[in-house]
Amino acid sequence: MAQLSDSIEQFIKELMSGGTQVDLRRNELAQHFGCAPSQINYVLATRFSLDHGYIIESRRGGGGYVRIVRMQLPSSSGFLDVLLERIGNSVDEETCMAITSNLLERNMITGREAKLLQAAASKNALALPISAKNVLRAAVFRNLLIQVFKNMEEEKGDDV
Amino acid sequence: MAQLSDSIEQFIKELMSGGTQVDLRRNELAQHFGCAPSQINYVLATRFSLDHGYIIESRRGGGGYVRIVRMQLPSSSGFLDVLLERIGNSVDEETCMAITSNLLERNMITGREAKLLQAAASKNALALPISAKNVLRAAVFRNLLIQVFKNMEEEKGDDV
DNA sequence: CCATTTGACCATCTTTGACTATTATAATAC
DNA sequence: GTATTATAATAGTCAAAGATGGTCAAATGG
Repeated sequence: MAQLSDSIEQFIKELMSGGTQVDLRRNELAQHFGCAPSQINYVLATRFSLDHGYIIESRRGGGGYVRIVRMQLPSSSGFLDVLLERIGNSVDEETCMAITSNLLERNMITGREAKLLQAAASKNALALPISAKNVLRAAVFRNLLIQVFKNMEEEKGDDV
Repeated sequence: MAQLSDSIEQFIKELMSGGTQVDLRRNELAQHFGCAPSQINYVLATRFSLDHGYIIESRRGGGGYVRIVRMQLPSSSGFLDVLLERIGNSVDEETCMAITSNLLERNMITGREAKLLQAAASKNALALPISAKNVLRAAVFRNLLIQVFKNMEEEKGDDV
């Protein structure tokens, strides 16, 4: 028997075929496959992770949903991974600045956006009495980078 | 199914389009949407708060009404001051999101930039084993806001 | 042993309803 | 006619119920 997880993975990929994103109801999907809702999370975590090129967004409560966004970057596939790896869980300001100007040179972000990234990674933003500023900077900057790539993905599709 | 709250939000925004304020009858609106009157208050509280850039006035009794007024902006530098003060040295995610959508609605930032601000303020970015996340968020978000306004200043002068 | 599956418990967002507060208008008292 | 008192017409508040999705650890299966 094909693994349940595999079937669910297939099902989701079919739903996505043609588009770069799909919204679904976790509970409905689980019911469709007659499994526990958390099974869906398992599939998402193991087959639709960032490493696989997907980003998951969701919302709880009435009208809640799970949105799966594919980030297949044509010429820069894997670039995000490289950057994230470079950052790891600790990074200094200089490295963030370098990465940012690199993105700018590649026209992956605008000048205004570059300034925002720099602002987020600057010493200034983290002028707090806490240790491990680099760890903190990495957490924030990582999130921004992921968003940069997601933005590119969305622009490719259509504009909102 | 579009959330009731979302529909009501849309409806109100359409009513406002073009003007800077609109008056409505809470009960009539509720009846129009077939919901409890207090549902309207929920929508106002979650989508038309001060942080979102709106002010609500109302009056009870015969001839009562609810008036939604789009806040008038002070000079942009004054606006920045207001926002910075609002943030202080500690701010929650919800407030940052509201401020961001306010900036977006006023065309002070692009959709892509809004996503960056949200990414920087999100729970995700601060998923660290540290306390006082709100303090940290405030430090980062404040810096981004300052940059947003600086960017606007520069664009006004010349384009890059 | 490792990947998968499930279930109990948690978090978040929305919707409703009972109760409260305020204002205008009608009725009554003087 | 004016002051006072009901009554009706609104809106506000808050807590409970409903509707989703998330997490994590135990159970299961290959």
